[in-house]
Amino acid sequence: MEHLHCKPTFLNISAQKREKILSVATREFSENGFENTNINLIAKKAGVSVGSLYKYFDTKRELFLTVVQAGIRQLEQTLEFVYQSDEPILAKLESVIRSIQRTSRDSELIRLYGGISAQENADLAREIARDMEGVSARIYKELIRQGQAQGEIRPDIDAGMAAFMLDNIFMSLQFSYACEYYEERFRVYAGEDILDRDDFVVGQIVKFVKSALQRQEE
Amino acid sequence: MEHLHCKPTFLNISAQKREKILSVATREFSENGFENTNINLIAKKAGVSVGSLYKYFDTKRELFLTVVQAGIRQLEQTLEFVYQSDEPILAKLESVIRSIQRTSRDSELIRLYGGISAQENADLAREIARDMEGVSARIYKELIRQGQAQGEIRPDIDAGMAAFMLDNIFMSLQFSYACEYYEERFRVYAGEDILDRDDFVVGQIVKFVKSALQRQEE
Amino acid sequence: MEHLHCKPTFLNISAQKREKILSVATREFSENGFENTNINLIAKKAGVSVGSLYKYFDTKRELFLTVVQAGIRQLEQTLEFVYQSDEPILAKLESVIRSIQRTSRDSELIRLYGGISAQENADLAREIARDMEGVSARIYKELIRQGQAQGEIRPDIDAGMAAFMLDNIFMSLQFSYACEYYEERFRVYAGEDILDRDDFVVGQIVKFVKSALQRQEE
Amino acid sequence: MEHLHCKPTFLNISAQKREKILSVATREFSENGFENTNINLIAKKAGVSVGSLYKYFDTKRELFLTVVQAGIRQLEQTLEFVYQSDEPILAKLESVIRSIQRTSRDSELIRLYGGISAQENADLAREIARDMEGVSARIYKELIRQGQAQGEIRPDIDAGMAAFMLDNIFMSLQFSYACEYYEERFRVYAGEDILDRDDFVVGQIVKFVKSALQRQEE
DNA sequence: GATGAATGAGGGTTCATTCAT
DNA sequence: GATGAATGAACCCTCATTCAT
Repeated sequence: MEHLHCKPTFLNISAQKREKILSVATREFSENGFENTNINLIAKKAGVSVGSLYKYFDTKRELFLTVVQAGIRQLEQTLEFVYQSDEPILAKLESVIRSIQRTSRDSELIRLYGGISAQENADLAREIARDMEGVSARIYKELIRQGQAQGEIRPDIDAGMAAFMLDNIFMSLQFSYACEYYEERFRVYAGEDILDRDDFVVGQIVKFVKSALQRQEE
Repeated sequence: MEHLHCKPTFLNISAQKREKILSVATREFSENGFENTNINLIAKKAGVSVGSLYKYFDTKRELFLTVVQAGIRQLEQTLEFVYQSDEPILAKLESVIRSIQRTSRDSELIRLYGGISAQENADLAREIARDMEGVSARIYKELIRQGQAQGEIRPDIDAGMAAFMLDNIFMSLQFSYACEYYEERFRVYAGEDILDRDDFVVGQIVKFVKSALQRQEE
Repeated sequence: MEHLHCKPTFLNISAQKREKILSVATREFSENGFENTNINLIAKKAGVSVGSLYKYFDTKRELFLTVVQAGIRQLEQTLEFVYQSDEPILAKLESVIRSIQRTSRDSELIRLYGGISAQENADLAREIARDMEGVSARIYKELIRQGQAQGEIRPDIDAGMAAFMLDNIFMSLQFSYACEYYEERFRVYAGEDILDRDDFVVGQIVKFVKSALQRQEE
Repeated sequence: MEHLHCKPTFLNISAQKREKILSVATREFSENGFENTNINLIAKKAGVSVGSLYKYFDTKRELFLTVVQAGIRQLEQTLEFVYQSDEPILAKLESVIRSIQRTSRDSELIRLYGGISAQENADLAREIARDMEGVSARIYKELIRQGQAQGEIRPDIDAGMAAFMLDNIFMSLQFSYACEYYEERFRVYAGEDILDRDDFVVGQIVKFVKSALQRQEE
């Protein structure tokens, strides 16, 4: 289902070396963006030769895509964990928000995604979108549908659109804890100290989202 | 309040030449991203010499910032127009959404912003955030407060956080109509034809946002 | 007399593998030239490891030289065959020309030689010259001398120089049927369809060479 | 008629700098061949920046083509000079041979051509062929036709094919004085000291060519 | 002897910026 | 002020060769 961006050789090397390469590459890409990341530097920092790197990945782009995909799988696990819990649907949303607060700060992964949308990587971007969103889209939609089935969530809203709105909110929140631009924006909206008021943020967002999704009592 | 990123000389040249430079630069930056945009090419396409460009802007970065700021003022006007109308608060939100659908498609401006968050421009990003968000933050907060004062909007939600949530949704929506990555993501969530179902989208989002903000009747 | 360019190990492997390596290498070198030919690719296509290739040949250069020498032996056989026939001397020349037309088209071997003279391989080139030309030089000189002894060829011309002139003509002709550059040149001189007029070409060259070599009747 | 391979900017710089670049490039290309020639080194040796070089020529290939074309014009002039003289046709051929002996030794130009036929430059080669051979083809054919008209040259030979044979001989001779491979080959055929016996060589070739072309007396 | 993963120097090309005119 | 030619550091990628297994 999801296309592999590395060459088979990459899968044959020791897990340790593989991790090292991915972690160095993740850091470099997330810190400098795609264009400003130096492949030769990644090689040096990862303790492998450029030649080897090019044995593992055809191009800089393929390495980048691999790094992104590896990140997707991590996010997937977090989401999956919340999804599997037996809290009521709306409580799960709170768990997701708290998980975002916990994991997004300084998250290289999230910063990585922040840079993907850049038009300079148009084709690359499109290629990632499906892989990347496929995961959360599936889980969020599932959650919404379950909620609707159980009467927790209003039936008069489209599951896809509701999931889209949820992800919009969560994605923005992730960026707001990970990328400087969005941190600043968060402060402009919610106050200079907002990044230190996690419980307040959770409370407010939960209130907002719950009202948005809850079956309207009348 | 907002720091000027061009040199004074830029303000002395003919309005026509100034517009030409900004429009060419906007197109180039939005199409290629910051890194992949060639200053010399902008000069050529705008019909000025590189030397002149560097008389107007200290660096590529400053030109970029100027382009972004010019864009902000445009957005500001759209928002301001909606804000000034005498519709009820919640109807204004619908106007904003429709305005997003009308103006964001193929919007060079929005694409430009999509690329800003890239970490490669970390410092640059932060610098833009205040200018950029200052505008909408002010207007959205104002709207929320008015709505709360008039009883249309629930009083138990923080105006800043509510404005933040609104902007999260609107910003994501803008990207979803302007940048390939987000277009794709939109399709993944809401169906392959979602970009052609504007009324449906408006209806769903309005429903979502209204419930989220509306005073809960009981 | 002729120095061996491979290591002894190359002679110990199976004839089949040896042939495979030589045929792949011949194709690659003739298609891409010396510099643009990739040793690792030859190894892969020939079904041996690079390591082995370097067990058989010290350097890329030695492999190339071996390929060239193997080719020389093939050419030698063709020439030898004509030489051994019992046609009159001048008829043998026609046989050589026809043989060139038959064998040079798309000949990897000839293309290979076309690339040798390149100065980038100065030392390499010199090294090949003796081996390569030793063969035809010997046969052509022999032919001339026999012709002179039998009165068919004028005695007032130096056998070495005459052989040299013959080879100049034949070599140029070979390239004209094998290498794009010389094909084009042939067309420029003799018309766009010259490569399809083999009998015409033979007739003209025979006429030219015969007059040049024949004892002048008076 | 002949396509220009440099950018217009190259024609705007000082003749001195232009000459310097061409002479350095000619030397480098003829000594190392196309592949092994380093553009950055040419820039340094010519006293210009790489950036400038790339302002004058789009690619390494274009620089190479320009160098080759500049050489063609030089050869053209030599040939044209002989052609314009009022010697009898067959005497002109002797002049050409002597001119080859005089100019080809260590000729970077001829070495350059020696490397062109290499298959590695297939497309490049074809592109040069027309320009390059157009010149001599035209002059040689003209000479032959004049000779035929004046009764000096046999009428029963095709002018194009005769010109082709002449060029084959002259081209081979040029290489034999300029490229190591062909020098060696020359020695193999005509003796170790052949490169020092210019008059002998002239005499033999003239004899050969005259007989080949002369109207047969009977 | 055979393997093939690993090496790393090297080079064509780009482009932000400068500065002499 | 305007020009645009000149600069040169920087980077992705290739591939001949080595060597541990």
